[in-house]
Amino acid sequence: MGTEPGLRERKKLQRRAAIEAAALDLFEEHGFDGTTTEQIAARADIAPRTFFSYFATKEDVVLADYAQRLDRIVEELARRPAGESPWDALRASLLVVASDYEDERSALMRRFRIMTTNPSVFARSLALQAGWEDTLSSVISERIDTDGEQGGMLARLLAASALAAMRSAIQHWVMSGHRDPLPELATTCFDQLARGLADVS
Amino acid sequence: MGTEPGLRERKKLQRRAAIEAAALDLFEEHGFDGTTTEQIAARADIAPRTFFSYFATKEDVVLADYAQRLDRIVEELARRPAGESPWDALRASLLVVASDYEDERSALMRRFRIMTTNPSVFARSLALQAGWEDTLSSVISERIDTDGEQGGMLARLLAASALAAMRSAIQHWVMSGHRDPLPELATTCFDQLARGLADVS
DNA sequence: TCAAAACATGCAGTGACTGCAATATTGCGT
DNA sequence: ACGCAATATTGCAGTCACTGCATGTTTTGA
Repeated sequence: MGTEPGLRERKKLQRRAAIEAAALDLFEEHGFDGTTTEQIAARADIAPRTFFSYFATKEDVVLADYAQRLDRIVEELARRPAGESPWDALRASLLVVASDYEDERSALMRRFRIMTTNPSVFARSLALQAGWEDTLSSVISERIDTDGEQGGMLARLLAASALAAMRSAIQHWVMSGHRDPLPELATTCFDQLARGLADVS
Repeated sequence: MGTEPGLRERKKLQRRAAIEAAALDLFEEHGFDGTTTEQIAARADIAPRTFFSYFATKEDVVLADYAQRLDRIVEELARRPAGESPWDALRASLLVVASDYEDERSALMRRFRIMTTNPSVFARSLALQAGWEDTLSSVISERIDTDGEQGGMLARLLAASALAAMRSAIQHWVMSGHRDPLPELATTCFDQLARGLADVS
């Protein structure tokens, strides 16, 4: 059962990493559109056909980290005390990711640059974030007692707003050349949402 | 200058509408993936190549209404009194669109069904909404005096939250089989955001 | 050591999308 | 009404992401 990961698993991870590295390098050299999956395969030393058993689309290579990122958030969310308010739990969990982002700044920015210059990658990134919204929304809906009528809508609103706060903070973080640390910016956004948007003038 | 739209313009609009109608019909009959641009062209009585001088991608046909929708919001936003708070202005403008949605329910749902069953259409829809966010954010940033340090971030947070509220409401509206009118649901979300998310339990 | 499962690979195909050159349509000045 | 200029449509040939299937290769567990 809980044996070590076998040779097969290890090779798979290696390959996946190799493809990712090859792809990101090529995207930076020749642009996303200027790179074919064949070129990626060539540099990663695999057959062209094999690329697609590791990544469903060329876009997904750029966003390979999203899945683990969500896992991290959900994990953190499970760790929050039961008495905590839904919003505080969400806020705390997302701030953990904000710290991760801050730490991995340069690696992140590589992906970010590709993402923002290419519409299809950008679109896919948003779709993945919508998936986060679904997941987070259903996880915190268990922390809301108003499960009756519009509990689902409230849960979704919380998740969507929290992610909106993150995106706003990240946007500003990047645009301002990382002048302020991301967790600080994110906190500002979270606080504003906690306090209410009515007082913004 | 301000002459009537000539024959050319009229034909262009007609054609565009014809393509849209043909495409939506086919998508419903055979699914989005099960329909080729050639089939759309055939039913709309145009050459296959011509499709792409009206729509950049097959996805865009489903989302053809997004541009005017944004125009409507911006227009409404310009009409709001100068003294009104940024959030109230945003709220009011988006509620207009909520009413439109409610009125066009059946036509909307056609597009919605295609959107939610097809990842690439869904992704593109989110990308277009991100465009809305940019626009709205820059429009209301003029209504915020804190233009200095993080005014841009606040403006974006407002726009992003307002759109998050709309999406949450729409989601619930659709999932619950339109039990409550959309403007009502949207108002609930807007109110919650105005009041702050801290008190949700 | 061997059989079965999982995987990499090659091949042939589909379909979205593009640039370009040719052709048709429309607008407008005369 | 005529004809020229602007603008649109069309056809053609090509690129490339992505897929199903058949075949060979590696890994695993008995």
